[in-house]
Amino acid sequence: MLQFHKQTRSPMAASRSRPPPAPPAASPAQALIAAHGRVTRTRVAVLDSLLASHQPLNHDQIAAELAATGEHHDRVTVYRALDWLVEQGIAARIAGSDRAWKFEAVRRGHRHAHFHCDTCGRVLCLEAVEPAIAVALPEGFRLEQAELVLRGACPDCARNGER
Amino acid sequence: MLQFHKQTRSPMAASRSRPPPAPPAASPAQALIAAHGRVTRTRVAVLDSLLASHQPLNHDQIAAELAATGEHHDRVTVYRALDWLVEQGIAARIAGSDRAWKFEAVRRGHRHAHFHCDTCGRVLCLEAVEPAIAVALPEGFRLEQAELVLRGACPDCARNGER
DNA sequence: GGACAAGATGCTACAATGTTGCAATTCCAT
DNA sequence: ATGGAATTGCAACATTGTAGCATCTTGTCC
Ligand SMILES: [Mn+2]
Ligand SMILES: [Mn+2]
Ligand SMILES: [Zn+2]
Ligand SMILES: [Zn+2]
Repeated sequence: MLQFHKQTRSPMAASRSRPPPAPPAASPAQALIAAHGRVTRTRVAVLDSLLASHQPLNHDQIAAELAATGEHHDRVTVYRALDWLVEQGIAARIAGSDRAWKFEAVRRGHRHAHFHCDTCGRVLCLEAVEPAIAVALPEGFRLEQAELVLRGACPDCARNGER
Repeated sequence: MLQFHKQTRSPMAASRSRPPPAPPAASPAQALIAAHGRVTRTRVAVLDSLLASHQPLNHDQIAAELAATGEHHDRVTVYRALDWLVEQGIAARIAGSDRAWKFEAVRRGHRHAHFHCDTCGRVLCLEAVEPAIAVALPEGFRLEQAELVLRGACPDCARNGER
């Protein structure tokens, strides 16, 4: 089995290896973050998780992803990283039907509807569903965002337990 | 001004008064509840609050209403009454942008969109807005409910603090 | 490269919103 | 009026998120 070296910052490590391997080949996450502010370990790890997922993740699920990498990430720091990503418009916050926020990477500013499965609790992105929402809002309101929330059973859950 | 007698159950009260005053003129709340199950003090009080309100209320707001009547209602019992009302289809649960549920009485089974004010946190019912949601859901999903969630500033908040 | 200051992190508490278990009480069909 | 099932009240616990603050990092400027 291959042996991996955890990338380490210990003073000895770099001294004998090959010449500086050029720009560290910034990951997409790193590039995105750098464009908006400081690049930190937890921000990168969190955004990596979001980018790798095809559905919105809650804090627990993200923590699980991070734990899988072996590195430790503080709970509070993860919350703060998520807040920051949302502030920067890099991620979006989605209200779940439990009372935990879910987060997803914003892809090319593309907004879409979400389907909340009452059975498994997952939130699925419906990139294809073009809602054609024709809202005629009364005078006085300032509309910031319109979101279509669908509830029911996802294909997986609908197939098992018919009904 | 007319004088109302609080309906009392004290042993002395009924003994000398007029003959049994017929059915106690059940309030709308009492009637609704009786049609679905047991009529209890807290269920009636909670539903009264919801029926009296023109916008969805969270637990805190409901508790405040109840407190105003002078009667004490246990926190947990109120939660359970709300759960029950929702189960029975008498009330609806609405996810707020904070993480507290809001509740409203279901009127004639009428579903409508809601506007969440980011500034004052209120949720306003938009009974008039007919969303014309044309959802083309992919195969396999079982759709239970489609809800249109609007966010921004309500007329009050938009007027003050323009922008 | 090294020093510096703003910004980010890691604790430990704390807050807000519900939920669970269980003994005591209430409701309502007989 | 009675009895048994449904409901309540209370105290403890769970989940999800925030605040304060001392310490450590990051990016920048020399
Ligand atoms: Mn999505
Ligand atoms: Mn409403
Ligand atoms: Zn599902
Ligand atoms: Zn407002």
